[in-house]
Amino acid sequence: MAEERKWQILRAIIDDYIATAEPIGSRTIARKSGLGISPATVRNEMSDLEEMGFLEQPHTSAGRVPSLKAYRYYVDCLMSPPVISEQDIAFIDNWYRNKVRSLEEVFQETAKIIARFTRNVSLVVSPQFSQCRFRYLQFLPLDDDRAIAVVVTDNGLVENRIINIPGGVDFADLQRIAQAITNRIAGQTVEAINDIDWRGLMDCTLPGGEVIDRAVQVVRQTLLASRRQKIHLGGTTQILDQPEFRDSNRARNLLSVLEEERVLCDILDKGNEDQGDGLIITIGRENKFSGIQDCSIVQATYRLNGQTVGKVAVLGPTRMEYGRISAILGFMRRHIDEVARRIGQN
Amino acid sequence: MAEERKWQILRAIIDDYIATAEPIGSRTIARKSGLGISPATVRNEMSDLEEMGFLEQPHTSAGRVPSLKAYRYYVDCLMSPPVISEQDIAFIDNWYRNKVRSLEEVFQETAKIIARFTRNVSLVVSPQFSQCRFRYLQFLPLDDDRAIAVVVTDNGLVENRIINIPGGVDFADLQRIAQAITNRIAGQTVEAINDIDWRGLMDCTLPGGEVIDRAVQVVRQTLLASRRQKIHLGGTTQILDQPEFRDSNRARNLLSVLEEERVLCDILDKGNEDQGDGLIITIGRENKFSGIQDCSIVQATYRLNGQTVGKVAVLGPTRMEYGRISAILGFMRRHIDEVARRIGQN
DNA sequence: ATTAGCACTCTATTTGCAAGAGTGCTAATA
DNA sequence: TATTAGCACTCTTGCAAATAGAGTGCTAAT
Repeated sequence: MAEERKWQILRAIIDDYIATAEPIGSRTIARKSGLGISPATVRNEMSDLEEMGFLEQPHTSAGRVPSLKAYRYYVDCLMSPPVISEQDIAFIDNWYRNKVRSLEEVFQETAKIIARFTRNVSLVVSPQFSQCRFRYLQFLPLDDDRAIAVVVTDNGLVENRIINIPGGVDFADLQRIAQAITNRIAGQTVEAINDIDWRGLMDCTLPGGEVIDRAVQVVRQTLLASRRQKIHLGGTTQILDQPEFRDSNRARNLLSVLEEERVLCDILDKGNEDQGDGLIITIGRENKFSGIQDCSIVQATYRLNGQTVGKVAVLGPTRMEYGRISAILGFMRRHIDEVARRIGQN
Repeated sequence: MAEERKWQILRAIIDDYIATAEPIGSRTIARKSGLGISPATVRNEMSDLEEMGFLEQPHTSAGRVPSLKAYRYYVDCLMSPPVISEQDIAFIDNWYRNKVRSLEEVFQETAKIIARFTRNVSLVVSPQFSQCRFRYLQFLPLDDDRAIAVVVTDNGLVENRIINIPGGVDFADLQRIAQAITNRIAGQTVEAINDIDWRGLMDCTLPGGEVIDRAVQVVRQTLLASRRQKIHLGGTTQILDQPEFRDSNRARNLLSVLEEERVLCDILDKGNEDQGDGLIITIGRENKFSGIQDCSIVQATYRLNGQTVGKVAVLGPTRMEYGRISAILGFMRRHIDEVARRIGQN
């Protein structure tokens, strides 16, 4: 029982700190915990908790603040189980219903919703097609000296680029070039395509050498683009309202991290080694990336078409509402596939 | 002559204030102006300038600070003519040479360069094709129940979208639908297309009604997207280094303005009524949009293919290096077309 | 085991004071 | 007449001491 009470007090402290961002004193907890306990008793328990490494004192006469270890214990054992209210669900559903027109927009809007509900920075990583293969190349007419090269991959990604047609090549030639390229490399990945020798592609000699070069380049870029994941951010401005970012240095630090897409990818990948399912919570210095070591990250993976996966995540000060945020991300990860399907397009 | 000296002093004050962000006293000017004049004389002149509305005193015993009117006079008559050094030109040229692969990237990189050179926020508005017309629609095969709709506009914009093929429609039907739609509306703008009655499009009845709906929707969206201008931002983080944004409220204010693309468009459009050519400088409260009334904007228009136009702009505190910034934007506006051409694509 | 009481510690705020920077004015100067 | 030196005055900034407040730790009583 004595043990049990300690955790109740710890929870009360963390809950309060999450809400107020101020160090908590024994009086406050004695009042708010609802345990019918005097401040002196709370002080004793707090002293124990500090010795156990769960609490820290900014200075002797301030209240106490949860340590990393406390947050960890909190999310693992203490916090009330993540639930999301019917009301929130209804709001989210309604939000999507009118707004979404393309897959890109699903991600963008999801980022906005998460940011809005969590009051932190949200990150939505669009899925990464780890192996994508070339399906076909086709040219469409544009004008006398330009054509549109359209590349289609087997995961349904389509990209186009305008290319110049050199003199002496007519549209029929282009069609044959497209056919020849397609025949040669359909089903190949980027790596394979990089190694191919294009000489002797056509059975007859054409003056269209540079068209081939350019077309192959478009093909390659499409495949590369397809496997690159893109990160959609939300709430980057509102995060500055959080008291921990009053200090403009910290604010700038965070913002410059958010500006670097590659860094963000690394940060999120790091937490991924764990399970591929469920939520991963990384707290404070558990994260190895400088610049956000006083921040926590909650991330979850989602599926699209039951197969390819991306991530939704929230980044904010360690003092974040882990429960609420987990609930929202948990809902989103289950929901996002359905929303994507609803726009009749993958 | 007396007049002439006043302006020299005013210029010295503004130059110094732009460099230091601190109110300037008479001693400083007496030393730096190079006029061989005592502080007392400068004080008299400054007193005059204040009465004329060019200077302001934060408080009695501080130095003085340029007013909006002073900045206006400075950019109109006082500042040294904008020049950009050979060195800078070389740097910029070299920057582009390797980086740029697509038109989108030209804008993105341009924003980065401008931000880097001016140490302020840069804005690059991609061109707005005010009237764009539908050229043709084509379907490409994807799999049994999906196809790719490709729309081409007469300004060379290409967009694609995946659509579902309802049962009972085969690919040949799709081709005929595309042909019919193209015949019906080639050369039309969005407005015209919105008014068209699509019933009776096909001479025979097809079960592909929803395909037509969806295809028309894609056409419409393409035309709309083509005329929508997109804004590329640069330097949004580094601007926080400027002393005027130490105050985190101001910083947040600015950042939330920058987050709203539509607001930015409005802000830039406002200054556009003037000439279509050359540089437009909007100083402080000359700008009517709240949230950036202590900022100035320098903007210039550029041409692409000698016809469609977009904008490059710099946004920062009123205390900005108008001369340098004008020079850089002036160079960019002349340069951007050439860079775009260099990637062999419009 | 709990709690009331009290001395102690540390921060944050206020107050007063001196230094510094800059001005405005007046009288002397070229 | 324009310029300048000199000086009193004002206002900010920085610093130190004093004060109030919040919270703790310990002891003794319950």
